[in-house]
Amino acid sequence: MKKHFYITTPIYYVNDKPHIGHAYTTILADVLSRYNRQSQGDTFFLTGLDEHGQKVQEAASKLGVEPKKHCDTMAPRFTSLWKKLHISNDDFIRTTEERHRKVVKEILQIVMDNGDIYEAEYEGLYSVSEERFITEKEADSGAFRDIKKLKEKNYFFKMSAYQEQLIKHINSNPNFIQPNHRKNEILGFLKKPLNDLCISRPKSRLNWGIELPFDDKYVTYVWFDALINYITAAGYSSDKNLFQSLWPASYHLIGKDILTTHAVYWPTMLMSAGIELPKSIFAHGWWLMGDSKMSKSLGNIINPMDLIDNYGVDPVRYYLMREMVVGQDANFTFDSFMQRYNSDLANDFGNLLSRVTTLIHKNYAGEIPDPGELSDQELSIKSKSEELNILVKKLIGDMKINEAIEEIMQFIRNVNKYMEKNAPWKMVKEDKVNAGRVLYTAGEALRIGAVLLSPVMPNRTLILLDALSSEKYSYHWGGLSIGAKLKKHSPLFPRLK
RNA sequence: CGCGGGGUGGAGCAGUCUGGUAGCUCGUCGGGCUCAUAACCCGAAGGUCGGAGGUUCGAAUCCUUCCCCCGCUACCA
Repeated sequence: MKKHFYITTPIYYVNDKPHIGHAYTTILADVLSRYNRQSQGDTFFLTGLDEHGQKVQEAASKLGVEPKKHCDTMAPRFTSLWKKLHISNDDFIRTTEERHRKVVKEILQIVMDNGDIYEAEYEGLYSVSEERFITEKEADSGAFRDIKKLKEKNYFFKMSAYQEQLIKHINSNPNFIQPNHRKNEILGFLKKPLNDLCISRPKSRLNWGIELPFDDKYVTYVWFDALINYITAAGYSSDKNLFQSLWPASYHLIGKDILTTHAVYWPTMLMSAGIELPKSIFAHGWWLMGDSKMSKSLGNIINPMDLIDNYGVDPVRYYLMREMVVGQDANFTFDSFMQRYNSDLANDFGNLLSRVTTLIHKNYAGEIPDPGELSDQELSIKSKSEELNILVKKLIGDMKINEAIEEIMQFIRNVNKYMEKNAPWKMVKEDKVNAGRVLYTAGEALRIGAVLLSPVMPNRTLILLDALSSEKYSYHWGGLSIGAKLKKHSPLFPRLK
């Protein structure tokens, strides 16, 4: 069976307020999914929600509602945002769903039967007011009162038993953890002896979770529960064919903050359960909000979500994809957003469409002219477009989304140069045939650029392709139909002031 | 010696893994064009790639060392 391109985002914590980080990861997964769907075919894109744990229980009890009900009211904040951002996920998983509960219990039982789970006393610092264990760092921060040492009987997963195997796997699969510096970080982490993982919580203090199959007085630790979503949705134990075509996942996209859970907890869990490991765990960086220290006092905090309402989804998607080098941190500022929008989208890209269509309307009755025989200039653009295809494919495969976008924009800028050089607005007065060739070529190059950009900006590129009455999916030369009537359009990306 | 990231023309940022005339966008200055969203095109100024040393025919890139900024150390995109 042919393997799918299977990509996941983390499942977001339902109690969180959706922010730019959630949006970024999900858009990145969406862009990769759309690109793969368009160029290779079978693709499966999963996102979802993590709905168990202490914070949900607390929030629900504060509101005096059942935790599940609380989740149900919180979930749409994410699902509606994904809709707004035109996220094309194939499945949406919530950890409270029965299909997931079932798989978590199965995995726990398998791991138990393998002898990788044992009972022991857990000892740690416990905050009475917060009703949870806290880390030493948290205790030192002074933010918690009523801290005491507490012992509690719990179940532990023998993570340490898989330490050597994990190190070996990382070393023999260079793409398992990306980018490279994250891999080094994990290898460094694994130099020290690994602790076993406490995977249970006594119901006496937390009951909002998945009950352990072998002890009904405990629920499962959220991370052990949450990570399993990646195989639940892939059809583990419910749909053998689906699972075979999807697993192992091509990419788990994550933020750098949850690297340890994904690169250590998750693979050791899979090893114990006898399931293949994902092909790649890719950690991206953070969006920093400009000069974050000053922002509150200056009152210059920008809610990126507002940008969507004010400027449209596609420009925001474009900005996020263009501005971040995947794997590194990036700065989010309103100024750089405006600059990107105006220079790339309005001046170079949108404006080129207007140039071409206006000339065709004025001189060819709005019908795409016949290019006739291509000269060297046009052949060069044509071959550049083919090279661009190959290059973009490689760059996206290497997760260099920003470079891929930049290459496409360079191509577009070259078309503007080509227009300038040939000046069809002048040429048309004496030589309508040659001017037609220039306009066809510019239009066709623009079309290919739009198709290549469509995973990033699915809506505006569609408007463009529709305005050109053209082939909407082909990356190859010749998608404009001679004689096709152009449709009216307003400026694709109106310039911002 | 806890671990990691960063320090590239005025601004923002690629390039460093796989050494070979320092690249992109914006800004500035001068010019062109007038089809287009005052957009587009051409040209110019501006960098000893944090400092020092080393390897090499050749280093932003590899090695050593020092300085500065920022995260992380197992709650959290």
